[in-house]
Amino acid sequence: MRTNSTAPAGAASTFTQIKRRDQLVACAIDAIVEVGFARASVAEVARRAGVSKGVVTYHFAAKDELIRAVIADVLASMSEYLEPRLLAADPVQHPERFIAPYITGWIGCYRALSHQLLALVGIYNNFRDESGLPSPEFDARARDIEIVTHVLEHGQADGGLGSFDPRVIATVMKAALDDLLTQYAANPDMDLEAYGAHLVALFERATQPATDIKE
Amino acid sequence: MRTNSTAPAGAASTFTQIKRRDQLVACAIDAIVEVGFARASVAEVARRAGVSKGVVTYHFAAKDELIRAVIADVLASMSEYLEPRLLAADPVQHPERFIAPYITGWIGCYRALSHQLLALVGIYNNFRDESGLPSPEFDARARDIEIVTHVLEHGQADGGLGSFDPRVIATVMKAALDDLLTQYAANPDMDLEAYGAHLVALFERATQPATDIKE
Amino acid sequence: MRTNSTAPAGAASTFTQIKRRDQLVACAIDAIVEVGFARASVAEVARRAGVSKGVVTYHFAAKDELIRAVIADVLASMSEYLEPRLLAADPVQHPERFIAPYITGWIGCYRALSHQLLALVGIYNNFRDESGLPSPEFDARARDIEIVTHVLEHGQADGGLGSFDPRVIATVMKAALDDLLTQYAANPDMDLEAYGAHLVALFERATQPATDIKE
Amino acid sequence: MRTNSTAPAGAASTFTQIKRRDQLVACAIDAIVEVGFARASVAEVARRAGVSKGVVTYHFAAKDELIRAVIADVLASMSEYLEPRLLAADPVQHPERFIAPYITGWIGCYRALSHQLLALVGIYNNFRDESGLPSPEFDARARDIEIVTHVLEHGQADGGLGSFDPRVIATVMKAALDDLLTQYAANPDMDLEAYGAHLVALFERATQPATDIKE
DNA sequence: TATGAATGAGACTTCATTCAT
DNA sequence: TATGAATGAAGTCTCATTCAT
Repeated sequence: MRTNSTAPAGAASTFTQIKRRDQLVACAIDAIVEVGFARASVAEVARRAGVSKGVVTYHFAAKDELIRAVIADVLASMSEYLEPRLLAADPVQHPERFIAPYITGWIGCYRALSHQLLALVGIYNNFRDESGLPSPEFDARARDIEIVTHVLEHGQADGGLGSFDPRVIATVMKAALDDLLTQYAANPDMDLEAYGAHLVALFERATQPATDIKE
Repeated sequence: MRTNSTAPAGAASTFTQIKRRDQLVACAIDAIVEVGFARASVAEVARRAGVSKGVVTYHFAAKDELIRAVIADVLASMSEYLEPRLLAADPVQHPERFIAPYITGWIGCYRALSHQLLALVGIYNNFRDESGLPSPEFDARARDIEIVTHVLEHGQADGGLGSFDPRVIATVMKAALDDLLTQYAANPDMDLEAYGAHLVALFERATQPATDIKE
Repeated sequence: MRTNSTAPAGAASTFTQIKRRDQLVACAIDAIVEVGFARASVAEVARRAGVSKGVVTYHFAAKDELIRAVIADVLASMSEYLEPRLLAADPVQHPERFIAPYITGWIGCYRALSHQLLALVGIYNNFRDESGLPSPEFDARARDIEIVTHVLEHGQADGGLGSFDPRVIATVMKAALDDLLTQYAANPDMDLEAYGAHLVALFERATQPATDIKE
Repeated sequence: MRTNSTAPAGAASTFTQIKRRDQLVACAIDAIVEVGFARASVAEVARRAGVSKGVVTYHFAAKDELIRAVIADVLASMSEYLEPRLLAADPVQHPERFIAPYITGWIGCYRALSHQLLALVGIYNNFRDESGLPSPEFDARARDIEIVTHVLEHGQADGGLGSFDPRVIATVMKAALDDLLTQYAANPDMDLEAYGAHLVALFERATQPATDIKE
């Protein structure tokens, strides 16, 4: 769980305040996962936290803010988990070997953070501001695709990867991983790693250089 | 859910009734797409239809029924569009050539029915009956994956396709197509066909027989 | 089932009209007994009659009128059943022997008309006009008590009955019979006649002349 | 029926809460008595309390709970009034002298609690849970009859009372008292005590030992 | 900081009623 | 006569929000 900065009026983020905020965010995550976004009311969150509804209002001017705090929190947890692992794969030096660690990294992330990620999915599917569009916090997903696209482009430039549209591959990998999270949620006993291996095989085959038929 | 007495039963009877039902279903689709499932209230649907709330109740005993009518309506439109096209691809005789028409078929479907399909996605993500599970109407998606899996298996048995996990491929194709619908909704100007061609290339590469026959 | 006079606009009570009215009244009775007064809506009555709601409105300007027709109908059935039996007991000549036939008569009435009477009870408990008081149709109950009071008074004047307050006895007999109907409704297997015999014994003991201790 | 989280649970806690609950119960009683159960809506109760509808929901998770609170409240008042009076009559030692204090006790109860009791009657006649049966809270009435039946049986065993069906007597006494409450409600000026004296006479005559000892 | 209390908007539903055909 | 269609009021409930303490 990461702590978010936006403090209530006064901006004096005392330790207690941060703790309470984190607790409320955690309870909101639980509520969304367990009863669904629609029924994850402020009252439900407060009940799980063992405090009164007023406390939620006190720490988050409106419910929207609480939800946004959940998003930020989960995204931060995700980054914290993934970034070191993806950097360890050294995408700059070895972009052609990036697919496996990328998929494996995400799968590890799913295992480590499935609860939080499920809440994120719930929010993504339900939380709209007045415009009707998903919250801008979710641009992170697009940025992720963008980065992978660049890595794949480098891989192609280096000659380690074949000819394909990098953005499409990046997008489909992301879609496949998103879908995997949903599968995992529906069936927590599934063999994530085996499925991941198949995904790696799929995308490596799809991106390898044209088969050099040596004669 | 109660069934109202004088109200039309499951099967609509008069011409006017059918027309009104269809209108309400269409308005419900619009509402879901434009303001999101959560805000697509009965009142909102009625407002869009230019009638009173009671009219909705009159034609659909409960909101659930309206939503289920939307689902049925959209699924029917989908089948109507897709089935002949997929059968024309002759998956039984030529399972190894199925991927392209499958993806192309769906993309055509998106172009023809994007609005309705977006509503379906909205419902899929939000509509739960008491058990908390998605409505059984949505088993169609799972069945679709199942069928494609079988076709791919036949393709492998015939030797026309390579070695891979058919279910994973089928699942990822579906996920990629689902994702494409969302992309298309966000950006109606995108070049669906070009994207589709990339997808076909991706999945054909991923499923073709190993060709590195070294001699 | 008795037919009521108040015809719809025009006062031309054709045969068909009367038949339809009676049918609707019968269906209203069924509805009240089977689903309770609160849920015996116009729609429910129409459904049971196999006609549209409009028909009810056509024959009865408002729902109130339908209910009042039910009351009148049941009261008429009651009179039709009871009057000859009570007159046969010859209360004028033998007021001192009236209690047994009175109670027995009502119990027979319960057996013969339990369904209709239960509807009447349902209406009595629920149907208020704007003043909040029960409908004036129910004065019949008070009149019944009045009549029995007079018979008992005559019995006392004749010397056949002892000293007691006739109105109290008449009232309590009525209350006991009302209560019996409720018991009977809750438990249709009960032995009405045996219970009736106990009631007769009770009220005869309570009204017999002071024990003439003969010496 | 859902239990609300932050709302007071079954047992009220703060002083203010208890006061408000009591006020709402009192207003519900007034409403039921004055406009009938069917029209005693949550809105009506709130209006009488001078608060918003939401307040009722805040204190009672659902309307059912409010009604049940009324029942519990009135039954408690009844017991509080009656129990000491009936025990003072010493039914164990003198079952043969029980009828007078029983009837007198209830009549006193009517005078003291007529308003609340009328609400109870309204609820009894109208309030059904899903099964369609009266709420189990009303078993109290049956238990009351049962107890009186036993006392009368003891009275017979002791020889102080005559030969009759104790359950029928107990039931009719109860019915007569129920009916009296309704009379009293319709006519608050009636002489309850005089009526009670007649009832006592009635039931004592009906239960006294046969006295025609001919010598 | 936290709580209890209250508010009011809005959701779904039921239903009596009206009306053109 | 009868029907289908529509209306709108009223009811119950949920919930985010506000506010005094």
